[in-house]
Amino acid sequence: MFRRLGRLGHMSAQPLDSSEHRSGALLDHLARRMRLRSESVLAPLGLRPRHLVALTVLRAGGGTGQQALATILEMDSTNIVGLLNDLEAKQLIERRRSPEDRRRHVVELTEDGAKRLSEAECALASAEDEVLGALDRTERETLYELLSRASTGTAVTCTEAICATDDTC
Amino acid sequence: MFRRLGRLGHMSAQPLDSSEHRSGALLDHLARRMRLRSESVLAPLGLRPRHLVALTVLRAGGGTGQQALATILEMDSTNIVGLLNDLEAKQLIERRRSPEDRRRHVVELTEDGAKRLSEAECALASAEDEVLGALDRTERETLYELLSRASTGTAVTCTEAICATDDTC
DNA sequence: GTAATCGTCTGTGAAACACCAACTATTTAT
DNA sequence: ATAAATAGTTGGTGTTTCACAGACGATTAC
Repeated sequence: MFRRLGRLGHMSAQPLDSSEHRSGALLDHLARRMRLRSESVLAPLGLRPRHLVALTVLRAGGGTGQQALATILEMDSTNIVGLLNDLEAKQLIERRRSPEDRRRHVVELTEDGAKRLSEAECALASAEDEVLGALDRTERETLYELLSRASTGTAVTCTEAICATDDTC
Repeated sequence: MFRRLGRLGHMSAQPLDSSEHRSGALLDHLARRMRLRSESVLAPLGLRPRHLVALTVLRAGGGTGQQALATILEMDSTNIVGLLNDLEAKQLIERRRSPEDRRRHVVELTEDGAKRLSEAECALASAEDEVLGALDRTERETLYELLSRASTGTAVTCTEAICATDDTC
């Protein structure tokens, strides 16, 4: 699964030169700022930030079992159940039994789910404007593209594919 | 590399057209993945992810009062106290009373604090490699630059300034 | 002097988890 | 066919991170 780690053989103490920029803390900081604003915006839609994460992941790479989803979201599978229960109760996702392995529940976005996700994303425009105010349009698109690629491992290239779907803004 | 997005002609009433890409959920997702890995790496250093966020913010824009810090981190000021207590107990920050307004505690990174932060960032290299594995070196630098600018509002442009400081890796 | 502000401390409660144990349905191995 | 492993579900426990409220001392502003 993770087959890169081949490079930079560390022959000295410093694998990297002086410019060691870690994005972790910044990621944390911005995610928090965004989440705080998202909560109030998402509440009327009956969603919480973590639901949105799940929906987003499902849109990007749907049709996975719950185990796989737990791996992607890095959450305990028992807690995934509750999360999906919420979403299924609202009919935003569907659990179908896999024909190949009937133990497995294949989780997928419903039409309603995709629509609600789009609505949520539109509603979050102002929140994003506040948090990413220092970045212009092109920079935000770049940011999205980088986050998107990082988030889905190495796959996707969904940039174009999605555009066709959520023009229902 | 990222300046394809030129095709989107119709400028309608909306400030934004159909390609509505929200980074919030991705930010959340990646921040979580990073935080999970950071915890184990940071533990031996006596730090937690949220300490690192505070230290990072303080390094970027030190010399602020706690109220201001609460605003930046968007946390309740009563909880800031505990956070700073932790860091002060480890002598990573200092609280000096402001000469102008002696009610105010000006918070600043100590030398130890800056060093510890650098150490932590170095230690987080492998965590970042895992989470941002899909991005190459240049892309990660771009990401850092974007996050950094967004995080500090509109100021800073610290990219070069910091390099000179934390080469003590 | 009185009022407002900054920081501190204490405590309460909610939410998001991780983790454990038990159970069902189903598949795979022997 | 029987046993073992796997996917999901349910219920429960405990921890951590918060937001929020109340009260206090120190300091400043009016």
